[in-house]
Amino acid sequence: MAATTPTPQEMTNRPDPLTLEVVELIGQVVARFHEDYESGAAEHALTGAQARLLSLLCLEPLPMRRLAQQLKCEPSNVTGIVDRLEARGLVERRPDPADRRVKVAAATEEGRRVARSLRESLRFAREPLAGLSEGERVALRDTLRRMLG
Amino acid sequence: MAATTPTPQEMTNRPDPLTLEVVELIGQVVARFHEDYESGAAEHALTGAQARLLSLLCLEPLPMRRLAQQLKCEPSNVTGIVDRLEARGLVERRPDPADRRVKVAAATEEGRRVARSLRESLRFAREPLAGLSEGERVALRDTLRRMLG
DNA sequence: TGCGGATGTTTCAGTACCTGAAACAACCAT
DNA sequence: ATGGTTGTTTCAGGTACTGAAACATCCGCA
Repeated sequence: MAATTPTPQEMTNRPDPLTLEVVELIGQVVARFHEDYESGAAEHALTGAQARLLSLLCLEPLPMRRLAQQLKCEPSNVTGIVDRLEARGLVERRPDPADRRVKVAAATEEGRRVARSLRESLRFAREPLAGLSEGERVALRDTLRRMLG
Repeated sequence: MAATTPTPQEMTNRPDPLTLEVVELIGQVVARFHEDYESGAAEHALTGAQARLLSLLCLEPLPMRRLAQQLKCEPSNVTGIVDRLEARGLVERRPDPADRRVKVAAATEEGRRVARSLRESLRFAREPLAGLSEGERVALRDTLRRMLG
């Protein structure tokens, strides 16, 4: 209730124009990033969900359960996405020798090739960032790190 | 300048670790923003698409066609989303007096109430941004403006 | 005035995504 | 060995999305 130090409740009620504008701008960045990502995926005849899953598997093979955790969705959902990628030969299911319940999904050679091409076609890495100086990119990196930390 | 300023072609072929890290961080921000937005919408029993459309209509009523353009999807898709919002009394269709082909979608009083509550529940405006000083927020704002400009 | 092309909306078929519940197999502690 | 737990899949149900086709309306032009 103090007049000078804003409590979390006051933060909630007081919009603060600067913060609002930053949120608005972040919203635009998010929209643009997504647009780019989806259209990049579409060029490879992949949906966004398929592209995300395939990218994950390119780092390392993962059991279905872990995939669901990383993608923040239900395991039953992952089944379908892997099904479709497997039907196209981009991903394969392997039995886990240590636990026969587990199926480990892994990117095939072809899957890794597609994922690499997809990664390189991400325009967002070039166009909007290209206009920033090295110093600005460093500052942006540090700010984003703190926001996420 | 030729030796120090990379051309667009060079940017394309040379990954540049700093840029890569910034892209990676932006990806994380995007993921977190989306997560927040979706869960905020879910608290009001809305899907992300419904929340976006409702927020748009809170600024001003729009014909179905314009909605599709703003949401970057097909008009036939908008029909369904508005149908579901209309069934819940958050949106209504009005005839356009100037053109009888057009149906203008508008948020109802209840729809505006829900949208306001949704906007205020966006945690992303508070948590990650709260850790930044005013100066950092200004710098971030300017950088984002240039990226999007 | 009437005709024909363009435009706005909806309907429909088809696909993908996503959830929650239920089935099933395999694990593991007692 | 039994029973509870865990990993995956199947299924039903709902939303999102596209592209084509239907339909009404608008508008330019003869």
